[in-house]
Amino acid sequence: MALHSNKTEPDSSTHNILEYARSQCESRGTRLTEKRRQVLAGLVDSQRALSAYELADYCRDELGYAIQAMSVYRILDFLEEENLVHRLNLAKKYVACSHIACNHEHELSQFLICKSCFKVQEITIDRNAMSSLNQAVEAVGFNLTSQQLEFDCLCGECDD
Amino acid sequence: MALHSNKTEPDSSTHNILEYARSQCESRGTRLTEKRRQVLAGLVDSQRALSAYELADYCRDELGYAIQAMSVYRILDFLEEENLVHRLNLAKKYVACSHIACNHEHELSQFLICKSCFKVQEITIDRNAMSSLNQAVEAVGFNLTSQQLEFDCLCGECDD
DNA sequence: AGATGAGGTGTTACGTTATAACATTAGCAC
DNA sequence: GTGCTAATGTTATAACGTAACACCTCATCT
Repeated sequence: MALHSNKTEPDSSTHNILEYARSQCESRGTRLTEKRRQVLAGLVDSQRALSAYELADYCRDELGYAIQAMSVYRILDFLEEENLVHRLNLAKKYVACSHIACNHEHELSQFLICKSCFKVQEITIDRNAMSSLNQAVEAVGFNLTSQQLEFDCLCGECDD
Repeated sequence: MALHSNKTEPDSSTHNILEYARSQCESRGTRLTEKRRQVLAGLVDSQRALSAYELADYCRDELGYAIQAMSVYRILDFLEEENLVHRLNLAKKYVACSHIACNHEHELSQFLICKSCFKVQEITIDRNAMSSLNQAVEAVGFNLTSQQLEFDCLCGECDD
């Protein structure tokens, strides 16, 4: 449990999120099984973006949950459909939706991914900037497949 | 050479680009070896984004150049440093710089990648939009590691 | 309670992208 | 030519991801 020491109230926030996930699944008629709960708990608890394999390791080493990597992939797919987790294609990692921590509405957001420590910050870009981006894209006959953009970044701590 | 039939003057544009690459390397004191020339020729000739392995296959099957995948990776690294090729992390593919076809200056550009056919369109986003993006990023203590953004798209032909 | 069926998980194998490490070859300076 | 450096060949391996099939679990129906 070494990583627990330098975090801010991991247990209570994790608990809130799992509670939210449970009610979210209940209202949608889907099942938040024990394994799915464990994977989500691991991702929330780690407080960063993890690859499926890293997440399997984290669940086993830090939380004592033994989950196969292949199952993690399937479960992440499920959690993504439930809007509980985001897949970050650029980093090839996954992160818990930040909005589930504070229970507010799911907005369209962009992801800043630290290439060094894989901390992830969710931001919402100015509407004008997004619309001028979409215009520039459409002007050449293309369309964005998603408004959830990802940007490679360095966070304040890693950028020296 | 099946793919040649539906392209627009592939030979002449490829020739111009290789000529540009040769002078580019000469002025920088680097060597555009035969293998490097072949890899660049393959990428230009294909007119799309290719993975390193796909590019090795293309060079062998379409152009008759036998190049190992591992060499392709090294050569792509070289060509990227020479500003002749872009690595597209989101698509995990590589594309010849569009600017080398028309010989104009190397500008900061963004890449629209068709997720279906991997055609790539290079665009330049509005300065105001870029600066408001950078401001939003800096506001949360992050910094973009590159201004050369990549966006998953569908092109006009694939978007039905 | 027991049967049934759908959904969830375990397990194995494989495909793709990418890099490491070391051997060999090619090209330039002297 | 000799020797050095850069480039390429070769083999192995790591990381990410999916396919296919077997097995188990759980809600539902009778």
